[in-house]
Amino acid sequence: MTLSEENYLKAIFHLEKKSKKGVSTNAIAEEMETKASSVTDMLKKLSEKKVLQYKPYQGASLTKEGRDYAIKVIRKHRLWECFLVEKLNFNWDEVHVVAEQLEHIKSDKLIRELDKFLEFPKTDPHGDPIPDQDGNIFVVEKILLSSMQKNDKGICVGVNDSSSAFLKYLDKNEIALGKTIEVIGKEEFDDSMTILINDKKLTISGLAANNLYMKVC
Amino acid sequence: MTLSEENYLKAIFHLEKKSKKGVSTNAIAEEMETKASSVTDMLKKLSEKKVLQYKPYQGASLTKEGRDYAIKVIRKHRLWECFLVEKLNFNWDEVHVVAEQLEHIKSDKLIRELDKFLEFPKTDPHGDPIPDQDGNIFVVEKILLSSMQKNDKGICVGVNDSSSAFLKYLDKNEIALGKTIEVIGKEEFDDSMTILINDKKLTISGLAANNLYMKVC
DNA sequence: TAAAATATTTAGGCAAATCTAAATATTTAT
DNA sequence: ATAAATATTTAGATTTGCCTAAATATTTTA
Repeated sequence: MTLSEENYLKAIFHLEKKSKKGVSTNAIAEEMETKASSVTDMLKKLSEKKVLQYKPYQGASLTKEGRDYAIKVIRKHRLWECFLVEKLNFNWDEVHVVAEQLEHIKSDKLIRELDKFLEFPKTDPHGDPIPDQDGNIFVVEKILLSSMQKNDKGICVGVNDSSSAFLKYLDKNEIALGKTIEVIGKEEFDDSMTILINDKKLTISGLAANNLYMKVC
Repeated sequence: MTLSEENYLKAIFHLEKKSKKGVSTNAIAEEMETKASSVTDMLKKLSEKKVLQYKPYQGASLTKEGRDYAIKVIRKHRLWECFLVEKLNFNWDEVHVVAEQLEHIKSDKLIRELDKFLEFPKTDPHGDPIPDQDGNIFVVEKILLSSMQKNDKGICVGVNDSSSAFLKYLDKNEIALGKTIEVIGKEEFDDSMTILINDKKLTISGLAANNLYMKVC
């Protein structure tokens, strides 16, 4: 698989999770920041390679083979993200760009040993699960902070938006994975929430609350 | 720079060390395992990019810019080789293929932090020097084992041939970097040598002796 | 349900990096 | 120093992945 083909598989894998239906050409084009006609070309090629099913005008869906391949790329991406944060002092908002390159390195031994070296991490720095060697993805039950109610308590376990802007915002407000948050108030008007974190009161926007994953406790 | 361009720069850099003259099209083609006509095309492109000088029929030589770039790629290659051996349990005959991929990852912070993480190694697993951040390459004085005389003593500091076959041969005979070797005898007939290593006598071929670098002591 | 809007595909091109075959230049050897 | 051998370049194709513009299919809406 070429670098470009791997990126298509990854994009389609992520889109399939959202829609459950065949993934449309346009959706892929948007995700990959390319043109629909380019996507059509690639879908034909990938369907010849048996990694996805494609019927003109009906979108694409990964075969088992394609899904397994996509999961491997995602596993590599997330392991490298861990490596960068744990060992090389990267901040969680810096890892994505570099991991996008590293995820395409081909070596089974490399990724097996990297996993071992990192002591088999379960999630990446953004709280996303790392597929195991056999492609199993263990999804932790989590809900959006925005869906929690007054007096609910939980632990921050992930982000929905991994943009640098959002991650830096979290850093600035000392919100990090593993922290305990208690909902003190919810404003109907703009969905903003007042929470207790680090023994301090903090008010965050509805948008922020809608991008933070929590494990209820 | 594309992956292919980086590989050309690296190849030309290595060839320049050997010949000191402009590097010929054919020499590059052989090193890169490609055709001379492909090399010509690339030389034109690279000379437009100012990383090398090229006059038809007169070979190529790197500009300062091109040399600096090549050194950066080599620095990355050798640091990754260290990482693979030191941290991920790779054997020294397995690292090259993977490092060929890793050397093209683009991130200044990555390589700076990797260097720090490895505690600024001076040489890679084959004894080749790792260029520092500023592109300085500190060459250690070393000679071929084959050029040593009876009763000379030295420390093994590098290999000339990094092929898997040779490295495995060294492993099998417990010859490794850092080991002390004493020359006990030299056979005129076939240039084979008898050496003392690990408190044992060992006879090695002229070819093997011609691919082991030693520091005299 | 037919027109309008939207989505998708097809057709034709482009740039990068490679190749083969032919043309040309340089070097070697007689 | 000229012919033969070798090295290099040019010309013309090919593949991959992308593009634009035009054609066609599907969906929406009035």
